[in-house]
Amino acid sequence: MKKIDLNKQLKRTSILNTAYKLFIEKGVNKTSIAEISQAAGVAKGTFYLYFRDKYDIRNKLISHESSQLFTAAKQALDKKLVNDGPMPFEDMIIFMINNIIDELNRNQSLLTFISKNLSWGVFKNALTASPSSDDVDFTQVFNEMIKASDKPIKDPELMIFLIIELVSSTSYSAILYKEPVDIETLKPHLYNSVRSIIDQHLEL
Amino acid sequence: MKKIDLNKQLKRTSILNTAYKLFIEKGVNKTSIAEISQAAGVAKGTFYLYFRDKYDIRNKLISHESSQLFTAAKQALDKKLVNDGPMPFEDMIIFMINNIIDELNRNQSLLTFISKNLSWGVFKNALTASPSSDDVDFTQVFNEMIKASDKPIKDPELMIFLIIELVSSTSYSAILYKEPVDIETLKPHLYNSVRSIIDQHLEL
Amino acid sequence: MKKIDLNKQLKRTSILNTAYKLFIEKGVNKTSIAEISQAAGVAKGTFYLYFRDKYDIRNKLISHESSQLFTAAKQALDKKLVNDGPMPFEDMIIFMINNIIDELNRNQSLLTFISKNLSWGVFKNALTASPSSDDVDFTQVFNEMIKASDKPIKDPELMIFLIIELVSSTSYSAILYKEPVDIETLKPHLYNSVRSIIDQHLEL
Amino acid sequence: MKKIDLNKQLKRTSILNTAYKLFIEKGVNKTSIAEISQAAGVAKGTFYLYFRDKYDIRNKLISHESSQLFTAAKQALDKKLVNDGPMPFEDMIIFMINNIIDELNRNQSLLTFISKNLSWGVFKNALTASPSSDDVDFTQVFNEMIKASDKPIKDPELMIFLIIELVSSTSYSAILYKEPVDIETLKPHLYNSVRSIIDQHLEL
DNA sequence: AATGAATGAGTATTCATTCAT
DNA sequence: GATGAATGAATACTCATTCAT
Repeated sequence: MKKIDLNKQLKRTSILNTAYKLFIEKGVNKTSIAEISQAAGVAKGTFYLYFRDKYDIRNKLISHESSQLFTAAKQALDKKLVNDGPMPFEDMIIFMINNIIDELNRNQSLLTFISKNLSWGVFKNALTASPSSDDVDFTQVFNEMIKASDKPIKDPELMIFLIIELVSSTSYSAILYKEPVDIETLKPHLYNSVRSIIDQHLEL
Repeated sequence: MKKIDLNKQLKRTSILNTAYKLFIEKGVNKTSIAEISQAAGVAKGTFYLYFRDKYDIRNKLISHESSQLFTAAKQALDKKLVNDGPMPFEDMIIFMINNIIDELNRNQSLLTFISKNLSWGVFKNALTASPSSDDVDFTQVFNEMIKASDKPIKDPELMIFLIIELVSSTSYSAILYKEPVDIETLKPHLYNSVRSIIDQHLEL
Repeated sequence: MKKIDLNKQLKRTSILNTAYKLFIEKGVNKTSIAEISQAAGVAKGTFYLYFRDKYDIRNKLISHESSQLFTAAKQALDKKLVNDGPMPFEDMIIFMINNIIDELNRNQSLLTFISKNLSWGVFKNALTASPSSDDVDFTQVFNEMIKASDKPIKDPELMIFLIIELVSSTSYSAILYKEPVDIETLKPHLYNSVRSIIDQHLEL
Repeated sequence: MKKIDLNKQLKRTSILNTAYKLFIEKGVNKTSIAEISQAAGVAKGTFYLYFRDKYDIRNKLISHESSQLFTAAKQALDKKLVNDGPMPFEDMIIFMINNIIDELNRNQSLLTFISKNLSWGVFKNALTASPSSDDVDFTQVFNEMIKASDKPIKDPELMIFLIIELVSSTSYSAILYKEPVDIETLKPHLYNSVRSIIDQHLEL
């Protein structure tokens, strides 16, 4: 890579990191582009050389952070599989969900940031809109897990959709507001519900 | 009621109706208090005599409209029960959900307005924050339905929470964006999931 | 007039005067609304209560100042008529033009400001768009002069149009840039041309 | 010409043509140097190797296009003279004016572009500022026409100045806004005025 | 109770120009 | 000669909220 391209890459990364920090600290709306630029040590105009506007960079960050969350969960799962041997498909899903929920519980600013945006729309975007990025292709990961499972699954995309919406929308409320109960109290009910959604999609 | 109180009530209602119309037409953010006041035929200062700010009136409207939605669904259910005789608890829940989804599908502006706000937080608000309002107390309605059911239910509030979050968040995406499938395609999967969530909460 | 209305009138006038001063000093483009507001001692938002934008206030000023110019010229003419007795129609027109040119020569900032805007478009606007203003109705003034003249005139509006465009556009160049000659050198040629344009429109 | 000079010439011409196209399409103010450069296929910095700024290239284009307009009118006149034999000086002037007006009426974007800039200042510029250009020297053309005329003319430059300002400023308004009348209605009045301006300058 | 004039904080975006490579 | 990344100045406009009448 030429020196100038390397410089551009560094500058882009610096802006991304700075923006993430500010978004987490003060929220997207309360963060101005002027602040991001200044904190990143570039001129305001430079921001626009790399990103279209504040929402462009926000979406890129959400995709990236969601991807990180899934990647970490998948890695934890893989590690467990190596240690403990194979486990049923449902358990793998629950394991990953639990891993993600715990991380979000630890890092509630991140949850507020991705908030309800961790939904199907952003998911689809994360898959289709960033072929150039280093982010993982979730669909592929799930498809592999499904294939690896001995039990065939009907309408896997729909199943994932139902699970993601249920989990993200209930845990958002439980983690941030403890409404109607705190996340630990919610977990058993939630996981039971997830299990039964999976059960429905098992080909008999 | 004194004449002056009646006048105040009329003014309040006029502001509420005007705001609802504008929120549906242009969205909450694009509607200014100046617009609401002018369209309602009162001075800007007058708005503040009745509501704290735009979000105060928005929340009151969401509670009210959600309540309307539930009331209509409950009435349709009661009518059906009169005609067709008693039905299982699960079927009653599904019937109401279906009724609400159909209405939101017809009135997508309303869905956009209530949007993801039709969540537990607003629900609780709708119950606690409007003792003076004419809106129905959902909790009571559900409790009555549960009592009327022959089968006892564990953690009914949690069960309702799971169902509402699952239904609202998936049908939002399916109705407005047909993502990942359109609402009619989603329905059978969704209703199956709802049924299995209910099943889990039946005391054996 | 109520005290509050009087206050509004004063505020409006204050903004107008301040804007005029700044436009003359630094030009319209180099003057920001923030500057006008600050110099006029009102908040930025207040500006927008009285004027739509910078071009709104600019147009109002151009109309007003043009009107002043014509009014002063007409008054000078009336005074001369009282002293020296009646004069031919052509001489009256030339007298007014000369009066206006001399004033613009004295006040070149004003000429730069109205510049080539003292054209038919602004004229029509000055007539139609400010019925509420105190500005004179030029058309009426000219029509009266034409009626007062013993000689009937064909297509008076067109004649005035030709004269105004010729005079304004040539004297702009002559006064500000002495191009192709200075204004005093231009005058005899210009007035001869004006006379011959009038001659063409005399009904024989 | 060396090959490298030819390349430079091509690049310059490409920038000029691109800028003209964009100026006509979107206006000078709405066209940025970045756009011109990109559309011309050169780097932004390269623009500055050939032109001082946007107004430099604008002026060069106005001079060039005005020159084209006059050249075409002169050629049409010459052709007519060959076919129909000699004609009076006034008729030649009117013929050229008519030719130019018709062209501007057909190509109103060009009129908007040249707009009121087709004035004495740019004229003088066109003569003095582009000795290197291929554009015609208008003064010379007019001087030749005047010489060719049998009637001697007083102050020819002043006469041309009066005529150009009168014609350009009235036809601008008539063509673009049909104010106060459309161009065809204006023509007879305008041409009569031009004739009488010429008459005044004939040596008796 | 009602009014509505006044306030002024808050921010995205463009673009001419430079200069290191 | 050519490039194009970086700069940073410059500015309109909205709108929630207050408070004197």
